[in-house]
Amino acid sequence: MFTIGTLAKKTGTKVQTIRYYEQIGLLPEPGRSAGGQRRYGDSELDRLSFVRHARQLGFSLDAIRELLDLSDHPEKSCAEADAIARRQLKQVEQRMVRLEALRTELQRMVHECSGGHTADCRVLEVLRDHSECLTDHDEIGA
Amino acid sequence: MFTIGTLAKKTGTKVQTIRYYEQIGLLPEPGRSAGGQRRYGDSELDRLSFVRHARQLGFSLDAIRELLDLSDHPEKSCAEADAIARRQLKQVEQRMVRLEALRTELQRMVHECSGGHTADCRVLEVLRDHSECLTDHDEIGA
DNA sequence: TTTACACCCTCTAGCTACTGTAGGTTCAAG
DNA sequence: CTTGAACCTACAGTAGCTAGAGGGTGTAAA
Repeated sequence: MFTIGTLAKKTGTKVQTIRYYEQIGLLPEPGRSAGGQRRYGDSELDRLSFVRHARQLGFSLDAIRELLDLSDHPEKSCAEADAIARRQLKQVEQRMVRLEALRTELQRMVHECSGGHTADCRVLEVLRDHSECLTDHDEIGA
Repeated sequence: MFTIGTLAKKTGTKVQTIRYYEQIGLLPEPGRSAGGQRRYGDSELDRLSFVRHARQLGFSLDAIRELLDLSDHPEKSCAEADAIARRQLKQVEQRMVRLEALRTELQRMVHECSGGHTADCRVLEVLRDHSECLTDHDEIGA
């Protein structure tokens, strides 16, 4: 049995984040000490590690909720978990394509900057004149 | 002179977003009709286009504020705008490196999925066992 | 002129995934 | 028994919008 601070350290999570996960129902309510402080065991540690790992892979909290649910029911089909992972992979690949295009345009801006006054700044010029933009940005915010 | 809806269409922005930009001081308060509706001209159109293009390149609203300020003062040095763009480029490159690693791990998860029951699901297994993780994810949320 | 209807207005709340703060309590060591 | 770190709840704030309620405006046709 350990405290929330210990669990935080073991998983590389902030204490508030753990309480937040509990609040939104991602982690179960743990036992408490006589004085009302949270006490955790290894099962909570495992569950939180799972959550953190999935977050690091970019899964949304909703996706993680689904994955946890699947993990709790070993008799269910694997197909759903697979679908979630594939969806995530697709998203990552799409983001990479977008970032690739952004990088190209930013490189162009930066490389062509003459270093004079802003009146002649290539960076600002490119931003001002959208027609020079080679890429299709349908979405915003990589 | 055109309405906010027209400006929205011309720039591919939502009406609410335009009002939001005005609220946070990114766009100046425009003139109004007798009845109190916003009326825009070409200068506002240019400014909003600039903002949108910069957003599409992933610049934060704060960075855009700086860029707009530089754009408004043609006598200032280009160096600052250049620095902002370089910072942005660096961020994009870092994100790409991270996404590359995530993609590899997700591909590994998905490719090794046998398609049986969740008890044997490779996806869940990988998430459960963090020690199999080859990459260093210091940050969360691509 | 009236009426219909799309569009506009302000204000407020909600979204994701946390993070930070205030003001107070508990725990373990010395 | 006292000290100080760590804990508690509750609420506010972050970025960058987005959605809704409840009402007013503008224009074109009947």
